[in-house]
Amino acid sequence: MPPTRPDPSPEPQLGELVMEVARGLRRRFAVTLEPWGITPHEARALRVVGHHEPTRLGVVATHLRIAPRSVTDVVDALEARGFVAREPDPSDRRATRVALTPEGRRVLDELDAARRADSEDYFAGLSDRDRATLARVLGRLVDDRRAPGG
Amino acid sequence: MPPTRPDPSPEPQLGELVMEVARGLRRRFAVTLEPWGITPHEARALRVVGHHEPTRLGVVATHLRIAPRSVTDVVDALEARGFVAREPDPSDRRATRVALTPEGRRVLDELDAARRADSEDYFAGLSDRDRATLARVLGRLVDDRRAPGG
DNA sequence: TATTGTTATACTCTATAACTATA
DNA sequence: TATAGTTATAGAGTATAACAATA
Repeated sequence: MPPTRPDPSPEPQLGELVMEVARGLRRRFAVTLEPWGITPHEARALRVVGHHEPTRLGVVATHLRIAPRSVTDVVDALEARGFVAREPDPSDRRATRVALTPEGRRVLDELDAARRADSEDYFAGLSDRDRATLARVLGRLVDDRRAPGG
Repeated sequence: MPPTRPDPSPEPQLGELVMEVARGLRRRFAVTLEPWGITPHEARALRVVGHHEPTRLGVVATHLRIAPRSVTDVVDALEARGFVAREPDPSDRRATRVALTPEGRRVLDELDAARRADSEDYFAGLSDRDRATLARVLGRLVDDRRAPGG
């Protein structure tokens, strides 16, 4: 019997490959995150908050590209863990800002290091040149989606 | 207001980029699939069945890299739509095989064409060379995960 | 005893719609 | 009227554990 490679199609498409690699990364990162009791989604939200604090929830939604409703949930989870705190926006009483707590900052730093190590391990088999190409090409795709035709 | 690019980190990592691109692809593919009333996950399972039929459910699980429990669900969904059919495996009465129905074959062909067009559109901005590199590098990562160290 | 697939259950990630409080 | 965020609800995609039938 052949070694059952993942093979949804005889000639795999770029899109499939990207999604397959993403699944592998997500699985791996979820395991890495277990000691912190945090999910990849939550870790990503924590990172967004950390790099933009203090930030309105709507801005977090934009950076995460998720619905406002989903931001409520993930910020609830982070706040329950004591990693972030909501505070009223002084300039608009409808708005809410989030900022890291000291604990959140500490955890974010640990998480960044763990993620970095994880990523380096995952992509260890690639040459520097391949990695650079990958970063350039993927970065361009992300930007294209953000500003299509611009 | 600034153009709010997605920016979970000041120096985005390869892993993040891959996952971000995968999210964009998934969103787009989900929209493309709407006329067929099928999800990306189901379409992928249909494709696996189509390229390996008749196949045991366990083999489908391996190709899809999901738990046996999850195969039951997705095959249930495809069977309810009349795209696949379960049949007993003559050589092992514990096992179940799945195969496409004629309708499933027809839909799979349409889906393959739609996916192809979608993918080509999504990656249209890249040079042939960048696409080739992407395919090579990602394909290698997929294989590495399958046979780590081998 | 080990394997195939199912039932039961639950978690993660995401969305739409209706609502509240402000602006 | 429009915006910021919430409550309510739902669906997609995945997992573990216990089990039944068979090997």
